[in-house]
Amino acid sequence: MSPSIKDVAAFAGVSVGTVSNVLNHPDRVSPDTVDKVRGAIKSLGFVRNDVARHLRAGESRTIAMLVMDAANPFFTDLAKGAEDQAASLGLSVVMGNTAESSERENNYLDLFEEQRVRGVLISPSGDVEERLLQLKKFGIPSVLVDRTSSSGKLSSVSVDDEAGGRIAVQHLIDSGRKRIGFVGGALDVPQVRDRLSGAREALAAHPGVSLDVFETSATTVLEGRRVGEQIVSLDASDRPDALFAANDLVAIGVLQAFMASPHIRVPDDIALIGYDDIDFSPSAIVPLTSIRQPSRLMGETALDILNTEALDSATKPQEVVFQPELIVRSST
Amino acid sequence: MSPSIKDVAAFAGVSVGTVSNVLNHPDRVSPDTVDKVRGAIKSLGFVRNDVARHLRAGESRTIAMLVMDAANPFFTDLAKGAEDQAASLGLSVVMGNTAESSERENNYLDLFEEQRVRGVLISPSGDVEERLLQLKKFGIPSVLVDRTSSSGKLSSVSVDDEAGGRIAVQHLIDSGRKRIGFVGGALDVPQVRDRLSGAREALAAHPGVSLDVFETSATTVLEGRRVGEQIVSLDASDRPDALFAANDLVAIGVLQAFMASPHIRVPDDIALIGYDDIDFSPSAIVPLTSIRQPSRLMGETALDILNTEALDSATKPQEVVFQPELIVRSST
DNA sequence: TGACGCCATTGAAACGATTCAATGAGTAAG
DNA sequence: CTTACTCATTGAATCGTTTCAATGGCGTCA
Repeated sequence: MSPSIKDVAAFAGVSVGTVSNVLNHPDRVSPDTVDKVRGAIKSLGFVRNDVARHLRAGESRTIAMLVMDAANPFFTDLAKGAEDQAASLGLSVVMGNTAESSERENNYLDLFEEQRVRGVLISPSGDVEERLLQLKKFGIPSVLVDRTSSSGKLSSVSVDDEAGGRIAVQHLIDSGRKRIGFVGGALDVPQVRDRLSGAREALAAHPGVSLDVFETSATTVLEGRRVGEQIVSLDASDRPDALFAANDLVAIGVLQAFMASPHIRVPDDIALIGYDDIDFSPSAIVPLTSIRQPSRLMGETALDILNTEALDSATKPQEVVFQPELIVRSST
Repeated sequence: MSPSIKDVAAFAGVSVGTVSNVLNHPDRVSPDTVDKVRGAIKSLGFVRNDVARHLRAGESRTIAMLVMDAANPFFTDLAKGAEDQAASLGLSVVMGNTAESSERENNYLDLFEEQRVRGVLISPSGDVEERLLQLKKFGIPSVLVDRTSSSGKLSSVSVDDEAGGRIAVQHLIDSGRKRIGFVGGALDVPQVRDRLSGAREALAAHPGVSLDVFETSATTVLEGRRVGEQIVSLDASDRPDALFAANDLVAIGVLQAFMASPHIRVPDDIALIGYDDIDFSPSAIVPLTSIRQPSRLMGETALDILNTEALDSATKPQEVVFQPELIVRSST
């Protein structure tokens, strides 16, 4: 359909090898031949077929990125960091959304393996280390994002989620709260689990403070609202006086439920702290206290590490851990 | 590095043609050969090389999607609709973010043409119709999203932005506002332009009402906040009494600026209406009146049309226009 | 027993690029 | 005039699949 290098060669009256040289090593070709070939390329509207090039070269310029929730601004920020860095290296990024389903995650990994991508950036939903190690054996490196490698054999860029959970709950305790609720899930998602266990650590030193867990099926606005409504319907004496949400989306959902009820004021009746500090949090109906993660920087760093491993598969796994930061606003 | 169909053939003691047949037409191969080959595939960990397959087949299973702003939830919703539909057709979607730059847009189109993608879903930043028509000539169809084709030669899925602008401003006029401000930009972005011209239409029948334009360089929270601060710094008598923001991100930015100032109450002093009705709008500090677009449905529809054209390049361009819907909340 | 058809299997060609050893023209030196 | 050498250009091999005409083995039927 579209012209090939052969058509260009015929049109310019040279061999295919020469056309390829004009494309890749113009210095090896005489100036007037270069002109002739460039003219032919223009008149035919020839565009290099990257599929054939990639097949022959055996190396791809596409990075795959797999995230748990593409609607979560934290991940779009991460992706933006990775994309910018990729663009500056002449690479491109394709995104897949696993929606926290390990089935979709596996399907995407199958696809990326078939496509022989240069590498995979992944914020895993399920337990995929085994699979990723096997990919590495076949020449496709990967970097875990927002999570560490349990085997230590894979590179990772993450934030200390336990510290984040600890800081969040410590902040609630410091402001005098006694009955704390944790909202988030599913509880087997490592990020959620770590934030919760950090929360429990903070509790350890304060015997008078309790922690209830309100599990959600996913970390979304909708699930947050559902749990918020559930808390609204509790007897006032049974309600927590502070909530730590696994991320800002959940916190915003909770907030929506509370706003619809006249009985609960934030932070007076219930304080609320989120996680991620997304762009919308400062302008929420009650500006949201949150735990900030350096999302763009994480994306850039992850892409750099991945590219290093793609260039030299013998490099040792790196583990970069960023520290989270407490951002206090009106909700606490 | 990873085993090829040849290795599998050697391991199983059959020819490459047979292995390929096991992969693609198992019915043509005797049951015990199938077993033998499947066994070899398992033991070697063979994974089909999609690059070679694509080169030979000449057709790709990857759809490219190009959006103006990947951080805008309207576009992530659109993308989600398209991805879901793609997944059900066995296709995959790769995303590119043009950040409203026609240079990045062109770079991405170059890349996608080199990659011979199956088709392009695009919410254009610059003037790309010519380019897209040329792509079509070479066998890569495209569907415009959130914008109509000026030549009528390309399919599109859009919302009537002029109607949206008209409805928004009509609503402001109906609630008694006289000095309306439009916040958005750049003004040469078609969506922005159409919303503005719809706004002007609504004005036509109401001679007592004025419209000022506050141009932004992009439709982002940050730019909205910048203009919001500019309005805060105006003399009270020079301020508009209502604002129509080109989208919800801009509206939220404006809101952030107003919240930081004690003099301006929304909607008492200034009413505010946005566009897109993103997930965060109901829980903004002042729940935001907005114009809703059926984003997921648009994504699904666009992907369907694109796939139809990919299967038969002779199909006539379709133009689907959805109607926007006014969602009234406290900000007006 | 020989001819025929059926089916599973084979092996080579093709997709579109890159690479590299071989070719050939032109120049400089002896 | 011959030899040696440079430099541009050529054309075939290659990457990993799919496809398709050709092959070969086997059973059926006359």
